[in-house]
Amino acid sequence: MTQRVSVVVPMPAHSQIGSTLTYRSELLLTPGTMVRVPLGKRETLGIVWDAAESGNDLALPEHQMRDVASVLSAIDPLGRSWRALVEFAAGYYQRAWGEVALAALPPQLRELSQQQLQRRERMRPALATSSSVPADAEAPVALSPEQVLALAGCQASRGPHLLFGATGSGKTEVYLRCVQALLQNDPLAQAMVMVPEINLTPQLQDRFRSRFAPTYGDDAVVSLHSGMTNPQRLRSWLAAHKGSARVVLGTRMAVFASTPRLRLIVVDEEHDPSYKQHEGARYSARDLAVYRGRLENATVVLGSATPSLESWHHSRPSTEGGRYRRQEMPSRIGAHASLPLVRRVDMNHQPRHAVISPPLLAAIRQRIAVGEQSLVFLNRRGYAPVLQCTACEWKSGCPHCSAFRVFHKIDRSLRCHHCGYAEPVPRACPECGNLDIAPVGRGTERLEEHLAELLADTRRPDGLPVSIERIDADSTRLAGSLEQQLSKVHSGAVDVLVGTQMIAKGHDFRRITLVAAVNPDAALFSSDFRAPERLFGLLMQAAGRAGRDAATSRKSEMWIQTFYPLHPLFDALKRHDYPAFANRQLAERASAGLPPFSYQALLRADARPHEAAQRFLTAASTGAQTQLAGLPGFSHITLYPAVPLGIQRVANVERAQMLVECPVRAALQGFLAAWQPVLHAVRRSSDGQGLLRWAIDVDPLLI
DNA sequence: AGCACGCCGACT
DNA sequence: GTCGGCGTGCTC
Repeated sequence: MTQRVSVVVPMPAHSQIGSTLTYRSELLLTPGTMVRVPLGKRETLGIVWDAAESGNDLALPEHQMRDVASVLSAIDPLGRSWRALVEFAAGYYQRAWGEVALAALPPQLRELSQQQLQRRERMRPALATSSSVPADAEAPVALSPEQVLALAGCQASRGPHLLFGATGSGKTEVYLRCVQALLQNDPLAQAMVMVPEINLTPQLQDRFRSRFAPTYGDDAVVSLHSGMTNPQRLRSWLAAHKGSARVVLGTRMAVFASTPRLRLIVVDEEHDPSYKQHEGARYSARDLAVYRGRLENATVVLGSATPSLESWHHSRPSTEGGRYRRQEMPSRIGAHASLPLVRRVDMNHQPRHAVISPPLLAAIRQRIAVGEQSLVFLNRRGYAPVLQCTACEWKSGCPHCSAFRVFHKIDRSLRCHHCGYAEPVPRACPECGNLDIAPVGRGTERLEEHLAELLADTRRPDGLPVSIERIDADSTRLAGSLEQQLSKVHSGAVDVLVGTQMIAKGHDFRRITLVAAVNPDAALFSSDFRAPERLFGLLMQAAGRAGRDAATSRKSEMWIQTFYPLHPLFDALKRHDYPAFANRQLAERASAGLPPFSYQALLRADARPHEAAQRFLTAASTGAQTQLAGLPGFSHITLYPAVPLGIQRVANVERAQMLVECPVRAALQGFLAAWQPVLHAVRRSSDGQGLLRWAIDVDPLLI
């Protein structure tokens, strides 16, 4: 008998089809089954969905339905909780089910025929590419008392737990023990471990492989991230889906992995903004991990030395309404592993225009003299952020973006960091012909040059001149160059390391005993209310880089050059007191009605004529107020005026956005769902003329 | 998103 | 006279 099946297909946000399409099938198909279905003139991969939940579409007249083309019977149906996760994510982030579902699958599944898949299935899952790790590489070490307590805490309940552990307190070992206990106690259980960035996965994978491969085999630990080739991703995905992979490591995309028996989810460095997806469905993998844990009865552990203020707030005592359990590990491990001394240099009392203040320079020289390394930290790459004509008003603007192009002295180019447009530096001012064009401000390139001048006559203990190395997105553009530079640092060949925030993440520099932030003040007064949070996290993390070696940590220092030495942020940093900083920030957020005390969404618009974006947003706002005023909870909604984006024009596309705020999450959700058809109507009206695209960003990080 | 249809400018 | 620009609309 011919059956009707509901199927989700890959179509973008609410292009009329929010949920499912109905097809005919000769076979009764279980929800979760992958199928190939005709869609317009093409054929696409779809997933059979629960008919009951997809509602209205079964009323479609029979003759308008088309037949399922084929069934991918080689792959087990996707589980019920996986589908529930997809539905939740699609609903919460205002996208179509099919868009989220199909984007969560490895790209190759969408391309391969069934025969190809069957062949792949039969293949013994070949060893993943990573270097083979000696089986006995990881000797289990004794846990510190704090680790024992934290581990027990994480195992006592499903959480979610916030593992609040200082840099170097041994959070990874706690994750490993959680996973180890799980794998031992339940022969089918799976664990998921997420890290923010691709470059952090190899070392994590080595650590987990060496711990678990001897017992559970090499296939037991798989990775999922966008740096893998499509066949590698498919192989890992299938191993997780079949349950043969016991540990799934990866970046934010891993949160959507199909795992039939997930019992533990770890989100390392949970505060990291990389967990937020910036295209398509703009989900937060950390928030989805928490949801998924509840859905599948899995323990959730969020770990950080500087948690997001949202997670910190959620982990307040349960008597005050906190929903997360806080597990604390304040101490660094090791005999002398004390925290570095934080020194603030008051730049008001230093020579004007000094980049490296005399006391900092003296301290760096002192380190060089005894053969120790320093790390100088500046969050701006290139030589100078802008070139300026000394005679007229000309500045090195980008012709396609409303931003300045950065001067890169190394190849004498002007490069736009937003659209990538690059040109050789003009010989003379393009406006007035003046030959004198001067760099304004400084980036890492210029800082490196400046330090080389300042340290020209300084000698290392071996009598050789000082060696300075710069590590930033420019110096590491070539594959393998980061590793090469890092090993150069580790070998001791480098005395002073100059770099952007990328060196603050995840690397241990055991010989570095001095870390200096040259110019961190901008974040103190940024219009982005999360800037102080990020700065504090970055500086804590950078400080944690110093002196992880027991022999040197006693004298390691973190220097802060600032015009605001008394700022509470630096005061808390000096005391390594994240709770003090967080509680103060939270009090400010509460009084300003900012997250986590309210919920936000952004309506973003890209357009070509400059006013089109603004016009669309304004029409969207009036549309909401005239048509949705009767919606329950509408009185809680605040619609702010549309504003141009920070960098208004990128690659000739004009951008604007509008903030929606609401203290009640459910009311915001209801509003956004109801707004959707209004937005479509505005798009089709004259107010939508010139609009290229629009998107809703729920819980945005950049405002 | 794809992939059509559809109506206006510079080329073999 | 066509090739092709991307605006608009649909996909069970």
